[in-house]
Order: sequence, then C-alpha cells, then structure tokens
Amino acid sequence: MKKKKKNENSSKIFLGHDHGACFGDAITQIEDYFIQKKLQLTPLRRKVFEILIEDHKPLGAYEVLEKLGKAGFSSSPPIAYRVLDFLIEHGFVHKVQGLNAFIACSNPKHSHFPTFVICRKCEKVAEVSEEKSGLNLPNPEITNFKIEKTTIELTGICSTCENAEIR
Amino acid sequence: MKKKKKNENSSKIFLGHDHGACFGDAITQIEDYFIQKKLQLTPLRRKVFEILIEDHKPLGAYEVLEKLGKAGFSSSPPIAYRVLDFLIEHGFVHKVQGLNAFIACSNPKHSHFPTFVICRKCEKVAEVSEEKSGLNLPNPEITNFKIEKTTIELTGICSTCENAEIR
DNA sequence: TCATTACATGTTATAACATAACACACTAAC
DNA sequence: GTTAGTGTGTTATGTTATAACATGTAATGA
Repeated sequence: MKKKKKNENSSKIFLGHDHGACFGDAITQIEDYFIQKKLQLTPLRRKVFEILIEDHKPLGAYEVLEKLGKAGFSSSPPIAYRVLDFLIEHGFVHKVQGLNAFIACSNPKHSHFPTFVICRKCEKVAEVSEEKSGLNLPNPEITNFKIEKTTIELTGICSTCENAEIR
Repeated sequence: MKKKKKNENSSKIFLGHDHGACFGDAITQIEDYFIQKKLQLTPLRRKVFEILIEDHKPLGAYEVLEKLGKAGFSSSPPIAYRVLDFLIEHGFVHKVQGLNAFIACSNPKHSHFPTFVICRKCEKVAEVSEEKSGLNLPNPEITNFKIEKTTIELTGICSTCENAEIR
C-alpha cells in the first residue's frame, strides 16, 4: 500500500509472480515434507502435483486425468481422485468447491485455512493465506465446535474485468 | 450470552428452535418478498421452499425431486435445479457446496454472506449470519475485487459428537 | 522361507450431480 | 389476436465422483 504500482488494473492478489521459482520451491517443499513424514512421493503423486503446479490454476479431476494419460499413466478416474485426496490431506492441494476443481497450494507451510478469491469472468483464482485474509478463525460466535477444515471462497469480479465490462 | 442454558452438550449454534414458528415466519417472508418484487410464488416454487424449510437441513437436488414427485409434480432433474437456482438467486435458499445440497435460508433478511457450520459426524448444519460470524467482508487484503458471492463453510465436529467419540 | 501386512496402483462398473435443448401452456401488452 | 415473457415439462446427455475388487511390490517377522 506504500505506493501505487503501474499495474493498477489488476487486483493486487492477482499479481504475477516468478513462476519458475514458485515451481522449484514447491517441488522442494513437497520432497522435504514427504521425507520428513516418511511418505512415498511416487512418480504418480509427483506427476499429479507437477501438473497442478505447472498450470497454477484450478484443474478438474478429468483434466488432470487426461494429462496423466498423456504422460503414460493410467487415466481411469479413481487414479486421479485418490492421489488428489492424498495431496489434499497433506495440504499440497486444495479443492475449489465452486469450480469442482483442484489447485496446488501456494504455500503449504501456512495455508491451513486458505481463502480463494475467484473472478467469475476471467476465472483467475488467487489463494490468500489465513494470516492475511482477515477471516480469523475460530470466531466468537462459533463456540463448542472444533473446526477441522474450512471452505472459504469469494466469488466476484476483479477490477481488470470490471473495467472491461460493458453491461 | 447472558446466561448458560442447560443444553451444554450442544454447540450453541446447533441449539433447537421453535420450528413451527420458523416455518410460518419463513412462508410469510417469502410471500411478502414475492409480492413486493412482483414475482410469482407458484405452487412448484412454494412446494420446493416448503420441502426445504420442513426438513430444515440440507437436501440433495434429487431428494427434493423425489419429494416433488410424491407431491404430484414432475420429477425430472431440471425442474428441481431451476427452482432451486431461482430461490437461491432471491436469497431464500443456499447451496452447501461441501455437501452438494440445498438448505432454506434461516434468515433471508440478513444472510447475504452466510457461514455454514457443518458437523462431519452428525451432519447437522447451522447457518450463521455474517453479522455474527466474525467473518467480516470485505477484508483489507482483498482489494480491487468486488465480492458478489461467498462460500464459507466450516467443517468439523460439534461438542456433542466430540464427547461421544471413541477414537 | 514364505506367510502376513501395508500400501500403491490398476480396472470395471456405476452412482450422484447437473445442464442443454427443445416443447408447450399461460398471461400481459401492444 | 399476435407477440413477448415467463414458467413448467420432457428427453437426452454431460460431468463429477466413488464402490468394489484385482494386482503388484516391499517390509516384517514367525
């Protein structure tokens, strides 16, 4: 907020980033995590994660499946769903409920309760970690309830699309 | 918040209520709204709303459909989805994404951005209005984005179920 | 050694959820 | 009385997800 950047049309949260670095970091993080937890980062699991991190946007299970097929893996539905569930369980993938789609976590270290911001027009999706989202959980009204998982998705229109919109 | 009630085992948000009154109020509210907005509260639309408000829990589209069939209406899928979408649009029904299910809005006057609290064990669902949820939107980090719709669902375990749990 | 187990993947079939596209009826407005 | 808008009905199909069972492989330990 210190100074205005030139990219005023974009939502701050949708700003670009160094994707090469992001990819490398993510792979390193998942490798470390799997070693530490004594889990198997099998070729299939690695490939699913790579597919998601490469695209860096939500993909449907059947899209993942198709890419798996092209990469020489089996492409029957349970293959994708099982691995996706596994990666979700360990925090490396999130499901975007509003899109029935899956996205690599942008920061597995921090985002246990992430917020997704979804532009309904350009369909860009940004992940905001719980520290920054302002959606602080648990909240005072929800007592006597142990929150294990959250789905927080904000759908609307980003300023770029809004400016371009005619209606 | 003034004093403790005897139902200490239940999450506060899951406490019972006067369902007869709730039902009547809801019907009156939807009638008033439709008249005011010059919309048609047709027998089909009324029935769908009644089905949801009677159960007062999330129902799948096909469950609604079955009940419609029993009530003498057509029971092909588009019938249910169309009416549900219509009622959602006007704020009388919400979709619970995590359950692929639909629930009557517990307070159409206030809950534009409701939070749903879902016990994964007893599957009870409570709606918390945005004023009370502590999830205040928009938040400082999400700038340059116009929020039109939110999906906020907190899944976990209510204290009743947690106390009963063996694991 | 070889049974047992735990885990990962593969396969078939089907379930569950949702929508496209078109048909028809009714009402209101011109 | 034709037209436009709206609501419902119907058929067919598309999309998303899971159940159930089979196979392979590696570690464990009697």
